[in-house]
Amino acid sequence: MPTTRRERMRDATLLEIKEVAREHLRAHGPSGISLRGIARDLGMTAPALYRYYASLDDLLTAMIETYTNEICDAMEAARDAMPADDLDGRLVAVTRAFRRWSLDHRPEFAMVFGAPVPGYTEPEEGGVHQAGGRMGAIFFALFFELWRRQPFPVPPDEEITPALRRQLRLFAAACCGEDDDAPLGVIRLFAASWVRLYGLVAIEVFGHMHFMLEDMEPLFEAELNDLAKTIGLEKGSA
Amino acid sequence: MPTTRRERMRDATLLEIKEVAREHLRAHGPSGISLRGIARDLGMTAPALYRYYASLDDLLTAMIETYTNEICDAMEAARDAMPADDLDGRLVAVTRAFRRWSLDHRPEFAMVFGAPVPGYTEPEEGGVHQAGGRMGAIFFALFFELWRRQPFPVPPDEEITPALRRQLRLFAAACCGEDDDAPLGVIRLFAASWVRLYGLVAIEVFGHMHFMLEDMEPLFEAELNDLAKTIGLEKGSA
DNA sequence: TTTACTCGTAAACGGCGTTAACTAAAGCAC
DNA sequence: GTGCTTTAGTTAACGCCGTTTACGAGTAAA
Repeated sequence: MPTTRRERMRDATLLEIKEVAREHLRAHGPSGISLRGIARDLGMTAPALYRYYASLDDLLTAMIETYTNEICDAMEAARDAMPADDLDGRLVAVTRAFRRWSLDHRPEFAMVFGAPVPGYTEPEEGGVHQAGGRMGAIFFALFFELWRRQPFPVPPDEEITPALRRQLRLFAAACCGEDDDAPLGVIRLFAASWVRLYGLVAIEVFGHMHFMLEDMEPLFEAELNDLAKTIGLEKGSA
Repeated sequence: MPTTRRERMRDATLLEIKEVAREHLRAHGPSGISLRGIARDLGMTAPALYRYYASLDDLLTAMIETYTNEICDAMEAARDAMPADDLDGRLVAVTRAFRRWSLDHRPEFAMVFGAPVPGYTEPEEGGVHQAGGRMGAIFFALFFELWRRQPFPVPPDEEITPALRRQLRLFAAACCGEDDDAPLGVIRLFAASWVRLYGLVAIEVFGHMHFMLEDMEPLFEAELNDLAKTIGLEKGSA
């Protein structure tokens, strides 16, 4: 047990800072997060926070990691609420959970999936990157297993551009390991599906579709249904 | 002619401010834009800028409007570079122009299409909203005319959820005027296409696809090809 | 020439991230 | 328990920031 008294205190403060920061995020947006403001709420002075986070950027990074893992938790919970053999239902549930969490946590979504605002810190190697991988894996695992059990039609390798083929193969090797019996078309379709899902949710959260639709839910469900059809599920809406 | 000497000077300064702001944007990101910094570069003091923009937010808003119109210009230029009767080629060109501009102007894209960072100023009624409408119109006009000339298969009205149907009808009325002979399926397909395109470009500009693809261009072209096929074009890549 | 207005200044307020020097307390070895 | 080390906090300061106020100088118009 590495839980000395001091370490427990420290971890508690570490967490408390992140929680207060989240309140500020929800109240005043990402740019409303300030060390001085957080310190004030905590009854401390700003420099004290540097004992816990090396900089404001560091805190923001930690927040992004937390939120990414939170989305994953929400998606896994939705997934596990469905029977293990109902892969169709699980995939739909995970997809809906992704949208629901994003709409219920717009500022957090903006931090995780929006433009990397600062002097873009750490593209690789961070916990953020790791958490991002976790989320992709949740989707991909379901997608891939679904194809394994009841293969749906995917574009044949010859129809995929060589340049794209090369990249898909790279991802396949890194993700599926050595058993590369899966055709690249599955991964090609997965990539397209993820992009489509991201676009749907991001455009809704950011409000960039207001010029034509007031409520995006019907379009989301329709698109989800469409996506479900292309991967062999007959019903995606019920 | 409203161009008195003073007004010409004023407009020049107005523009110069926006240009220096853009330099800062490209050099240090959206959060690197500061009135004091701009004033310094201009050989002025910060409060002087308030003669031209009511606040920093106002300047940012003006920048967003400018950039949106710039995208439109780029798209129209790409469109008009193709023969007027080659609607297929025009649509593909416009789509590619949208991506190209976005990649060549990442910080600008982030401002226009990213999360609305500040205390979200003016959702409606601004020049920003107007420019957004202009961009949507460029796409839609091409999309719609293409369908008119050589109708491609669209989902029948009965297959569209009533809730979605209602909204599409609203947009059709506002956009196509009274000649509502176009089936809602066309608009339904347009909405889906726009979301898909947005997702592709946003995910590339923001770098959120690095976990699986290093270069998004092949996927973009493949998806563009796919989109082209669904609206009746056989070749979208050449 | 006088009047009104525009463009710019300097000074100031409060807020920010961050650093440096310092203090008080907690943990720990003997 | 005494003495050393580490830790969590402080205050003071630096240099940024947006914004407001009051004021001066130059221009346009009466």
